[in-house]
Amino acid sequence: MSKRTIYTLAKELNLSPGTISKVLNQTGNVSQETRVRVLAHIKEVGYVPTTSARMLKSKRTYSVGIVFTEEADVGLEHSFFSSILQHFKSYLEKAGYELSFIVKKLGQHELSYYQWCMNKRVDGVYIVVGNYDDQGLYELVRSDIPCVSTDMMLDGLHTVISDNDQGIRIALDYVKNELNKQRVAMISGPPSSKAFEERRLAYEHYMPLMGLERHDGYVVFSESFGFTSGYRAIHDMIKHVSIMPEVILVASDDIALGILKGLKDMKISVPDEIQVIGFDDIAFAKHFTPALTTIAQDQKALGETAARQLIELMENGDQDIPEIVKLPVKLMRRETTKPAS
Amino acid sequence: MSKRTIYTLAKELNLSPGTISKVLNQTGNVSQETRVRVLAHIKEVGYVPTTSARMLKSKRTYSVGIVFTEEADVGLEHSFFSSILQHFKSYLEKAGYELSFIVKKLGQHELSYYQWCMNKRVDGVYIVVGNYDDQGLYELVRSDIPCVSTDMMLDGLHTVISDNDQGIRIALDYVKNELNKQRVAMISGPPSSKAFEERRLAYEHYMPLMGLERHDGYVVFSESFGFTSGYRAIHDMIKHVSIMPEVILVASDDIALGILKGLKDMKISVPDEIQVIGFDDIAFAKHFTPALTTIAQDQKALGETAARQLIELMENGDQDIPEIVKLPVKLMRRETTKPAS
DNA sequence: TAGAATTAGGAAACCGATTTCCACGAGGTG
DNA sequence: CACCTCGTGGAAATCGGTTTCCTAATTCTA
Repeated sequence: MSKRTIYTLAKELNLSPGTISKVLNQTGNVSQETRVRVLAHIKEVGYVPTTSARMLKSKRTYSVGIVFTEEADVGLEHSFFSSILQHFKSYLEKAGYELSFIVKKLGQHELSYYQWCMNKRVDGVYIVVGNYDDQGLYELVRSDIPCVSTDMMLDGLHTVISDNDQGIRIALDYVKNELNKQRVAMISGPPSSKAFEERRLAYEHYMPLMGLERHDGYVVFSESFGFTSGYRAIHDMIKHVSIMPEVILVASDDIALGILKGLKDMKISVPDEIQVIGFDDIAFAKHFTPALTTIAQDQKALGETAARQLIELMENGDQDIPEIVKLPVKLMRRETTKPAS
Repeated sequence: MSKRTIYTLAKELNLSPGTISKVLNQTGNVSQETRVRVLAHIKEVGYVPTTSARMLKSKRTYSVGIVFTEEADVGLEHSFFSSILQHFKSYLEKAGYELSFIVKKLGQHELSYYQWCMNKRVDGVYIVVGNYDDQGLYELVRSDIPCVSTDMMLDGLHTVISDNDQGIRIALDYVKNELNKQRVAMISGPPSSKAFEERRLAYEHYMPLMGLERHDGYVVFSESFGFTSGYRAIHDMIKHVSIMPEVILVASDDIALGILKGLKDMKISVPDEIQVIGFDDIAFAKHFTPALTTIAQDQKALGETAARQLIELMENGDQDIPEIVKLPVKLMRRETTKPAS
């Protein structure tokens, strides 16, 4: 297992280093015969070209950077985003790419996202969770490094996102036609999330259109992404609401589960007194008691589509790839809602 | 924002590239005066040395590889491991390190963990989840690349792990002295996990010592790490058990939550008919209904201690660092157990 | 069959750092 | 005043690939 370089290989095969390189990169003119000979030898001795040396001169590194901003209860622990990342990762790894988390400090040097990417010569970037206040992201997205995101929507940024509008429409449709209820409130998340905003706006759009009742205090923003913020938000809503809502739409399952707990502690029965509909369909949603009715986002499809798009961008450049891909969502009927018999 | 190299800097400052490098690396003899001048200029123009070029000649890359084997329901979605990884990541990033997932394929080249690490010149490796059948891990651990793990225990591998023995002892103590119960069964996970095995062995060790009752069918192995395997395991146990246990110890919370669901579906009331104690204290354990009594592993401490150990290994080498660090666990009394009044 | 076109493979510059060795000048010593 | 250190900073080799340019050999064309 001695260290092998293309020079070693060249000597062993009686060729020049350049020729080995040409075989490796399928460039230049190399005869079929030598190509096969080189390839066989490489396979036999288990040679792998050193990334660093390769990087120095050429562009492809087969590595992509991940932006996963941690804030407001969101991190790798957040089951929805980590699930998407998981699927993204699996898909990319199968395609021969490697994933690194983008950092803002390397050794003693502080650097921007963009600097990091240039430095590491990543082929592309996946923004799993980003923050709109983060100026570094704009620099990155405006650059010519291929970027794809699932949560953010920015000019010129390729985004794979669930059809939030459709989700809310389906939910309200279900409320009206199957649950036969009128008064629907909404607990959204921090407006810094585009996804949350889309859902809230869809709620405000469709409520009057569908002739549902919205009263004072029917829209509340939980202050972060997690369980406890949902717990607090529902207390807040119940305290300030003019007329009790019959159904509560929640912008995310994590928040919804906190709400369920809050309602339980307030001795408000679900689904008898209030019905709850979440959004996301995280793994635990169906395992909860009561099991959470929710609008399911297809996490596998989100991660894999993002991966496919990014690969496409990296390998073929920006041509006829739609900037925004919207994936359908679907209603999971479970125990926090009860259809009118 | 033009591309800057040490040559550019050298020209701008009327120095030689070598001198710039010496300032950057705090090696060689450079006068205080020029050092300050160079540093100031670097800060001003926002120069960051190119990792690839640096890698080629020297060893430090400030990057660490992560082994996160996906199998049997474990992946980034697994809340326990992703939580540990999250804390590990935060700590390491603050220290100026960057994280990449180790892959077995780069571009068209298949490679082993070890090859990948040599190739990327990572400073160290963190094995979050590993598989004992994976020969590639042994090659890696035996090499002179600093490795730390949280789940695996291998000769010569630095491991940070919860005190599983203590955890089970505490749990059984609680059963005997506070719950006042006798018949205790255990549902463990796949024996391929060292942690699960430690817990099972501790159970087998302490049960007779403490004079608790163990009957036929009181030990069952769920076939994977997740909720559904727990759901199946409890059905299995209830079917085959000779005398119903009063308390069930479960090797992990994910499995325990599946068990809770299984018991509910079988109309066996928790904690009235059977009491359940989990292990891990994942985020959702306390949010469940009924909230899960469990042995809490300190996920933050696990991740951060692993990070600290790895940094120590990378920066100062293998000296007076204990090979195994055991972290204390503690009992979280919640609703799936009911003390005898 | 001479000359053009094409093909295979080598030589060498290059990417951007690190590092060793060396030269120069200032200050210290006998 | 000749000689030695010592502190600074430069020159150049090096890491392991990629890529351009070039030559020699072979095939094709007229």
